[in-house]
Amino acid sequence: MSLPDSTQYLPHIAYDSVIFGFSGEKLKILLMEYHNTGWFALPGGFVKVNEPLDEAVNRGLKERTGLDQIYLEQFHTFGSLERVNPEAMRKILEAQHKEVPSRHWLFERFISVGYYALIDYTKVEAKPDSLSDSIDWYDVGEVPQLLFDHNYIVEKALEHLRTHLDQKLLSVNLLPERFTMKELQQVYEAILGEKQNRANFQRKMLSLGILERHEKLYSGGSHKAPFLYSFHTRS
Amino acid sequence: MSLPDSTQYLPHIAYDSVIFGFSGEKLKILLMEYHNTGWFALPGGFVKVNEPLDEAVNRGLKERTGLDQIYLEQFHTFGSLERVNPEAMRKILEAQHKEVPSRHWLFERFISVGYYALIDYTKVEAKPDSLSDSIDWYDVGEVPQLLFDHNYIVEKALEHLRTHLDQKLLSVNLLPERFTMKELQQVYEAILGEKQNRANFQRKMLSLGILERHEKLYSGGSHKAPFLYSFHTRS
DNA sequence: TATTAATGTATCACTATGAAACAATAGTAA
DNA sequence: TTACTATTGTTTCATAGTGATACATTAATA
Repeated sequence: MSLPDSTQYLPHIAYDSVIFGFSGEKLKILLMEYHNTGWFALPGGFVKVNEPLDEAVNRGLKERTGLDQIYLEQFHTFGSLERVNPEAMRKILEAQHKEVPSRHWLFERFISVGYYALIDYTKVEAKPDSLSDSIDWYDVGEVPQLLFDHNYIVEKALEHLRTHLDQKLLSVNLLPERFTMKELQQVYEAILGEKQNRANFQRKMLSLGILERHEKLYSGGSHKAPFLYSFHTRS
Repeated sequence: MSLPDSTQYLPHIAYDSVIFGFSGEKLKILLMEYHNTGWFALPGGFVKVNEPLDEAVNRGLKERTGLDQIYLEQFHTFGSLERVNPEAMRKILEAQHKEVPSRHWLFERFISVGYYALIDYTKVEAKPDSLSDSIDWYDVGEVPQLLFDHNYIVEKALEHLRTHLDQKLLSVNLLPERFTMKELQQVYEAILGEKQNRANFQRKMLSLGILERHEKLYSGGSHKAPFLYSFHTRS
């Protein structure tokens, strides 16, 4: 296992991705834990010399989750000096590699482009990369202390997601193909962090004209069965 | 005049700024024209090794306009491969410098962070930098062909400005200290690109509670004189 | 067949908004 | 002084959207 090659990647440029998933109850994000350090961080990566930025992020997401063609949104670029922390990066590498050179491009300052994605929690097989020994889902309400400015990045991502939720009908990838109105509402509540009125939520969603109603779902409960819906596929 | 030093700046990282001004009638942006090439581009710059990104952009804005403490908003980071155009950069440098090395960090690929600013058109003394022989205002409706992906960047900036206009009461810096309701409306119309209903516009602005009403402005016209307003300064 | 619990829909009050009318007023001209 | 005009400030009205609540429907169970 060798260090990433400095001629293959653009120096000083990174991306970090905040990957949201929905457990059926709570909103989660994917976090990595580095080998032998107890340190957590957002999954991120670097941009190859001849690779578009968006493509680099997609590649990283696919490598880590196995998912392709996912709604990915760039939300902010982080370039403060608090980001610079060569000591931490050195320890991460030293915990993994026998020999770490005294100077390396990974120790230098990075400007990081933040992206977020929304994916179906149930379809993910998170794979740790070479630097981390675990990658797992964490409650957005219980995010541990993260490296660098990653806690701030998570905050910003959530903020962006909340304010743009309606416009972007984001839930597309957070739910399975077919879902009930209640499940859709739970997604909204998990993201916005507050209860929604059931009747009004239903009215609003139906009025948007983006839902297709299918057969009912008989779950066995002694009550009216809900309809299943899917998102209208624009032709 | 020497080329910028590669040890002083972060390679591969640039910013471009779309600086909006209001002429009293139309929305304008600042564009630079490079020496002896007839080429136009957005004013932009590079980030120093120990300088926060935001600070770099503020420094550039101040250098070019003399204005400080201006509303600056980051809106998108551009990282496609169409951005790469070493030939154009070479010609720009050659038109200015006697000797240009065959290899230079300015010829390599840049990822650029886009910012926009809103400033008082009348307070600006635009100063060309060493690479450009003019910097001037252009109508947003009549932007000439720009270098690299700068036309796309302008589009994105306008889009962002339009969709966030209400939330951010941006006009703060586009108008003089005191202004009439009509002038405020003209700013909105110039940005949104469409007429607003006078009565409804007034009602909405007043209901926001961000305006302070002052004395009337007697312009000499044979009609009712308008009030002057300023933006409420939160204490 | 009554009961229960969840779902689908309707109602009502209130607010926001577009369109239009009305009212006020600073100057000009008779 | 008195119309007249142009612009500004305000009101009115119809309509659409929204929060809160009630009502109606229905799948299973007792």
